[in-house]
Amino acid sequence: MKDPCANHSHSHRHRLIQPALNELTDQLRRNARKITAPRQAILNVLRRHQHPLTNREIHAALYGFECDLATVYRNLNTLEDMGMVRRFDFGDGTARFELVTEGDDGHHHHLVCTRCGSVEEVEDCFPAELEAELARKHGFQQVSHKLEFFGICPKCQPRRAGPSA
Amino acid sequence: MKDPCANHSHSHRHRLIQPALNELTDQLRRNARKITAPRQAILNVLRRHQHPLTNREIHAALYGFECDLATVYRNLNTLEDMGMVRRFDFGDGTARFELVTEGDDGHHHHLVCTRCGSVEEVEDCFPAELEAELARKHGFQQVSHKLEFFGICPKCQPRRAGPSA
DNA sequence: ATGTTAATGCAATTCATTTGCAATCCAAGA
DNA sequence: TCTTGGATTGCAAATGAATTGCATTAACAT
Repeated sequence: MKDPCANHSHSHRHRLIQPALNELTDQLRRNARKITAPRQAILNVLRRHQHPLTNREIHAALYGFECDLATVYRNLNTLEDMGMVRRFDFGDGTARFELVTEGDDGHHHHLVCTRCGSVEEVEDCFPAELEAELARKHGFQQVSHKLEFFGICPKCQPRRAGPSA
Repeated sequence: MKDPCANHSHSHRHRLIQPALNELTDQLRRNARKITAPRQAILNVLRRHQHPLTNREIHAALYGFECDLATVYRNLNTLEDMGMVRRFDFGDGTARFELVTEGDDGHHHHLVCTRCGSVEEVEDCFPAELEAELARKHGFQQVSHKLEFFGICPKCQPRRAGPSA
């Protein structure tokens, strides 16, 4: 994938609600975390873009506010630890994050276009029964999985010249 | 996961056959690739360890032969391009590779212990029908997926002190 | 108001992976 | 067998994501 975020034609059928900022800061407070300016700015970016973002993208999207890129990295790790954010791995060596909205554990997958990098959220998931059976068969506990799909999106498909990058 | 390769208690129920070295070199020849000493040494390592190995591990396992780590990296990329090797991503920032034996496209998944890093091969896979349906629904073509499972292996499970690292 | 402690900025570091380039080796043809 | 061009290698340097040490700053509980 060339630029995983050049194309932002995502389908957001799910989790359309932008959690209010104060709900988020409340969550921070409950975890004895300080409500700092970088933190709020980062959360605002995540609130607006409900779609996997890299640390660098989040940093670049901080509107009217600057903070160090290292601060973004540190915050996303913290937010992940707190369960406020979920980390995704599209296999290109760069982590991506999405805000976890309340009531939703954030577990879902993506369909990534290997040509233009556009990302769609996927409703399907590896069947829980199969996972349970697998855990039993291998004697593993607390089994989870990482699953992402890759393919060529409609726009990038050959056949009478569509956009392809 | 601390050391993804400390524990080598893998189950190799599948693909037990070690492809002969000359079969492999033939494959290279067919692709107009040169049969170099590093190449053969690398293939020998992969032949013996039918289980995901990092570039560094492969490099370290070169028996009675040394070549540059960069050469290992370059060769695994080449072998992947040729389809002789398959790349796996356990999400720890280090690629792993397995030899693709003939007749087998190498498509399978793993169950990785998040405590000791032991790896088991998994027979189950995301149902093809679901994938096809997903492709159709989203209008994507050539849809593939990456799927890995994580959990705590029997040895590392709490309950009356087992090994845990 | 103020002290404790988390959080930040900045620079340096780590680690996987890639790359430029000159030297070398393989394999095919003379 | 000798020659030779292009693939391959070694080595060192570069890249890029992510982390970290440390001194400074800012939150917030009391």
